[in-house]
Amino acid sequence: MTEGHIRREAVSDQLFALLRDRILGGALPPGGALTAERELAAEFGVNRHAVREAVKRLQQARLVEVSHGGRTQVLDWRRTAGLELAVGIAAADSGPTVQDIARDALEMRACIGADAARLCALRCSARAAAEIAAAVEAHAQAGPDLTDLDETYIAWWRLIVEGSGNIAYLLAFNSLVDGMIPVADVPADLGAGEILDVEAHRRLAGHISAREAGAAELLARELLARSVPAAPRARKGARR
Amino acid sequence: MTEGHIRREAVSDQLFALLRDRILGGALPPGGALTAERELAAEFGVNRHAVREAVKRLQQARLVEVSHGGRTQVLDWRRTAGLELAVGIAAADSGPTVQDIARDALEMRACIGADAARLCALRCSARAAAEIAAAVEAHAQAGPDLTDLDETYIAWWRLIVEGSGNIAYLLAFNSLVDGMIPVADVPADLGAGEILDVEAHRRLAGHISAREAGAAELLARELLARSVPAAPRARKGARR
DNA sequence: CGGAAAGACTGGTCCAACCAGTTGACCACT
DNA sequence: AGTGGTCAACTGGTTGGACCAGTCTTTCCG
Repeated sequence: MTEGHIRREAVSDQLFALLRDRILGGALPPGGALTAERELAAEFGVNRHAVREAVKRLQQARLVEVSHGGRTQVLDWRRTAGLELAVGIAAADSGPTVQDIARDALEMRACIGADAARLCALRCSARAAAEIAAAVEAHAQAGPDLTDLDETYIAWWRLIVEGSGNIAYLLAFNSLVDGMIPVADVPADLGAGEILDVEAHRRLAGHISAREAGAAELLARELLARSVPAAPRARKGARR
Repeated sequence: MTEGHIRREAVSDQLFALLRDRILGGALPPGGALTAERELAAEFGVNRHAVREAVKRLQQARLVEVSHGGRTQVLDWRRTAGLELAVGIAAADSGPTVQDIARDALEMRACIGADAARLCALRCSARAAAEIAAAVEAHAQAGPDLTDLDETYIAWWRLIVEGSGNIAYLLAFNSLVDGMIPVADVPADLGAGEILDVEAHRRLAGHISAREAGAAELLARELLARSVPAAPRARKGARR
């Protein structure tokens, strides 16, 4: 019973992850050609249809460019890949580390969150402001379990981002949340300095209700910046 | 010759776009079940593999959740979809308009761009700073063609975002660039107020070279804010 | 030497079948 | 009536092979 796996991952999903990591890790250099579908199918002993599904997903992630009749070309992910690939980059064994990506994500979170709080104070409805204030109390009464705390905290921020009325912020928020959650120990990292400061959350909700956009932005920025590590970054590979 | 289309879009791509728009447009409500693959294949007169490729992409975009044996469930894109879907949301006939999305994207661009300029001044190498300064001149000498101007301008900003050392910013930048370019008339919208102000670009490059992070951030924010429309937003559907 | 034709690739689509999970109805037993 | 198990009818997952539709390379003829 050394390997009694219950979880079964689809063949095309495994293949997608494998090829994605090869591209992000640099094993498949940009500008080069991806192995032909029939050849990949033979190499991994799977059907060509599974290969096609994986390649189609690579195409959607803008990691490759396929052309009917021609060869499938590997793109430079630094120029084409979208925000949703952050997790994959950390998984690849070359380039930035998980800590690097987590730090970058926290920086982006602070930047977007502060502006979202500002816009929320400017544009959200009175009902939305009341919901935000109520969510602070719900968060304050969340159980001692870190997972619960994390969940209520994310739900609270989601209300603010939704209240900002900016769909780009909302989508980026989604990308950050379910891109980082599985990677970093978010509750532990954020910890007491940010998540447990209920009083600051109350003040932020108050600024939003009072339409004090400037104050909301400053407080949000300060609150979110608490968790951004200030240490200088050390790259693994120092590529480029 | 009423419909002499030359463009041939792959069946799975058409199907993906169609289903995506149905979900984003609300025709397929969240929580409901997506039509079974075999049924979709029969309905559209295509092979089931084409349907599968489309559904697989919907899954990757976090618009649906598929489960082996069970039904494929439609998710709430407001809670799960990532930044790369902004273009699709604008394409859907319900909800936000293209102008709404463009405004949101410009707001996000200003937010990210300002912080990227700040971080670039703090962290980029001397060589990168020199490249940025050189790129300003390349942009200044770009042809009268708006497309060229746009291209050099984007290339210049890409250098700054890369110089910030924040991969999340870089990926978000990618998403914004090739998500908005095909939708909005970016060169026309940005216009003289921002793109043609070479002197401001020179000053920003100077701040970065001089490591004046605060000044770089302020100038970048002001520069990028010029193109953000200030008009209040009017929603089409006023959903929620 | 130039260019057109032929062949060998490439990805795109289809058909038909079967494997592998989930669901729910049905029936025997308690 | 309630409980439990069985089974048939779904669902998605995978396979094989065939063919269409483009691209690229080679070859051969003018």
